[in-house]
Amino acid sequence: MIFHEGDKGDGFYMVEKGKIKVFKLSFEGKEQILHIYGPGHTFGEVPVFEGKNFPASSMALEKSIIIFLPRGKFVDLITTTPGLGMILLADLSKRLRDFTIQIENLSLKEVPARLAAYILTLAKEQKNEKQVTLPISKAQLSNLIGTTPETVSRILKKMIDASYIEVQTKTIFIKDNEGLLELSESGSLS
Amino acid sequence: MIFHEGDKGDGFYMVEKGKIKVFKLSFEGKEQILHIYGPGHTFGEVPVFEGKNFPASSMALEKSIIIFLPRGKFVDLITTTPGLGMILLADLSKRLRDFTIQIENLSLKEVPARLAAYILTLAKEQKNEKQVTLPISKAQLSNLIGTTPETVSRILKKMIDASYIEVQTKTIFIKDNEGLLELSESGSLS
DNA sequence: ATAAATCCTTGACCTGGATCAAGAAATCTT
DNA sequence: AAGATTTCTTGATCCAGGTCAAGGATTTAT
Repeated sequence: MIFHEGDKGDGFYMVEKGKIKVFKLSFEGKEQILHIYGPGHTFGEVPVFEGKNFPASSMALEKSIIIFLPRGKFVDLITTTPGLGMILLADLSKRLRDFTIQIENLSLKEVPARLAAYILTLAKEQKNEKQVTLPISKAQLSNLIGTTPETVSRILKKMIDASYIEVQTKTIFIKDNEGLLELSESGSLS
Repeated sequence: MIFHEGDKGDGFYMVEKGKIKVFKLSFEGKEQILHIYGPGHTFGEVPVFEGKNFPASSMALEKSIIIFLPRGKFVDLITTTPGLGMILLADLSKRLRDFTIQIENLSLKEVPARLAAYILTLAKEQKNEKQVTLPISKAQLSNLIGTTPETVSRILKKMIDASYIEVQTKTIFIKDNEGLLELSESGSLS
């Protein structure tokens, strides 16, 4: 565990090695993942700029090395290094855009569309439109796209039946890119 | 209509008078409202900082006056006015926090809890824990909390039956603050 | 004030996806 | 490599909330 929702944030973090998730838990214990970050990414800045506490919790998904950057000096740095401000504004803006997409997915798309979109995002990230490797467990994947492991299982099966993909443990072979794209935007699996 | 998702953003906006919404539409035409802004609020900054296009659309909810601030000079201003950067970073951070809450609501809470939370938010904004006035139509409200007008109607009725509230057109009388709070965090209406 | 238009409520019905339970696969341990 | 864990899949069941349709209330326009 790196920090808990509600903790006071007097600095922020950077992933040096490994993989971490930022997430929220419901009253009943259900989890929604907000971000997954790998090497080079910073996280936990919101309280630094806002002077309040963490709006979510963070935990390592595997053995990781995390660097902590204390608040004080950083604020000085921003006020004395004009260019830095724009970089940070662009970074936070990108996250706002990402959240916008996540809200769209959760509210306006059904689970098959979200799963298709996730697979296509991975393909883009991994620069391979024929085959992707799931970087996280299917249980974590279900928490990321806002559903359950059972539902992920069932929908992957339907995608296989419809010849969109083939699955081998953690590897997904994309057989119909076009079909997945359509599914991610509008479609449904019968 | 102020701008459409995908438009190039070469400046941002401020509400002078009236009320505007920022929203996404699904393929089927369902709407999810991301923000509602009133006088004094700025919106549409994301593309200015990120140099890309609008991730969502914006439309006035009533007769409004909107000020447009072009991009170019603003970027200069940030790089030459150190304090301004921190203010903007804090502002974007607050929005990230708000989105975090919205994702939590959509993914981890049921509709009665979201509606209860909305009523309590209004009470706080209007500084009156006895009575609130809905600033938007119930149809817009349903798009904001990610449901339909029918469901809003039904759940308001259940809240009335359970003596949490009373409703008179656009006015909601809060009769059981404590109960609403519990409902917004965990509860369900039988 | 009355008609027209819009918005809201209620009922009947249906479906996506959650939950519970049990077996199968993959992974970890020694 | 064999057992022990953990993770994933599949089936059966259930329900929150969406959709469609029709009537009622509010608001707007004349």
